[in-house]
Amino acid sequence: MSKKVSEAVIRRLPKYYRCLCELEAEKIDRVSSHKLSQRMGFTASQIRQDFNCFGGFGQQGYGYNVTELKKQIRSLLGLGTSYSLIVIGAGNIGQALANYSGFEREGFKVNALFDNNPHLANHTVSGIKILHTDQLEEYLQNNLTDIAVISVPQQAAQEITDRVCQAGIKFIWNFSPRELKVPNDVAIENVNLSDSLYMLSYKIKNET
Amino acid sequence: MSKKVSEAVIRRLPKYYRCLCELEAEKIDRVSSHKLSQRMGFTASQIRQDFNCFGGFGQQGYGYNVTELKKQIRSLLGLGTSYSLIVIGAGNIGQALANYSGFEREGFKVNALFDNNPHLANHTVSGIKILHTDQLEEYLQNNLTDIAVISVPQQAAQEITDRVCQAGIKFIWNFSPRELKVPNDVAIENVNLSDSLYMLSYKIKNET
DNA sequence: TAGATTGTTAATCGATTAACAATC
DNA sequence: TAGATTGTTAATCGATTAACAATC
Repeated sequence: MSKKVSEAVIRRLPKYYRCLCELEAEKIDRVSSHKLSQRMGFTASQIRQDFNCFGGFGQQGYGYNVTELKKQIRSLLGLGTSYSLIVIGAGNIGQALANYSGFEREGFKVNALFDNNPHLANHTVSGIKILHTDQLEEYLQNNLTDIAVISVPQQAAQEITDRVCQAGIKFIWNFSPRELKVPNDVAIENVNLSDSLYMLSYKIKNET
Repeated sequence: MSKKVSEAVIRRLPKYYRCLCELEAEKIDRVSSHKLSQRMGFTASQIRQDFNCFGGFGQQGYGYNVTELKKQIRSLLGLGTSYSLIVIGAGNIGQALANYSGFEREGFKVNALFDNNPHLANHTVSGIKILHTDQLEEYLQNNLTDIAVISVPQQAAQEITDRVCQAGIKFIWNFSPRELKVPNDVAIENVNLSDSLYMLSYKIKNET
């Protein structure tokens, strides 16, 4: 944790984690950087460099213990704790996120949905109640919340972001295609479906 | 198009495109790399380098014409054509994608949904009919399809991928957290929500 | 011990930034 | 023309890969 680890390395951590989960499921209990390399398509050298950003998890002549390494990476990623989320915008994506039980299994719990459509207010989606967006500040005052998910239409995205930041939210998972402006101490993770689709269309144009 | 353009550059194209759309909406008709730099947070130097991968779009002493540049990037991205999609897996994410009209506006049209839940078969989601997954091959034989969207549960993802590749699909938009194996001539664009969420949890752990 | 494989340093490669001549 | 800003070459920075001594 001392010297800053590059974004590129961190982006690979979830992939390592996933691969180690698979290895564990296959009852493989040790693995070398070379075997991981074959499986994941990174070079063995890169894999060893990556792990050594965080300290030596392996043993010379042996490799890595799958369960141990998985546990380490899991902890690096901050999994194993539980996080409380709210989802703002109960449209298709918002509801999909609220419905998705896979996240809850890893400790990410959606505690409330917000929407400014009065017809949705007081309905529930898989047991999570939908509140009117007007109640956002009041809710956040009374309920400790780690992550705000922004799944409102893009015109509303910045305003909602300002409001949650104002209310003290420090982490945002943004599904709107806008680049959001936030105070320095707020971290954003963007999921930009348009960008992703445009990349695909670039490939279609340039690989055919 | 001659010398290979790096992935990093291509990933920025959609951002340029979006920014130029905004500038156009604000009725700004010219822009310098320096002004773009302030707006987007890339260096002016990088912006000029990026554009020059594709040829000179600017004019010395003047800058770039917003409408012209937007048109160029739009065309680089392969937008303005229309693409036909199918979505396999009519769960939350699948339905969200089928419902989302924003993509259709840019030429991406979902023509069918597939699911292996017999209760969903023959229902429609915003006018798109849901077919049983058994009919996948038959459908693809009779309907020219550019992109297959994989939004099935992860255990089914590889099998479905094999089937669509077998049926001749060359482009896949993958929403399952698995790394999919595909033939060399098939391109995949991954949207990995778990990875994205894990990144956020990494930030929570390491920035607090 | 001998073989295997790490941790780590050094070399390479590629991407970003800086600088500036060309030119509108 | 003078000022502005590009296109492009050169310098820098960072990330990936290669190499190998340390050691299990």
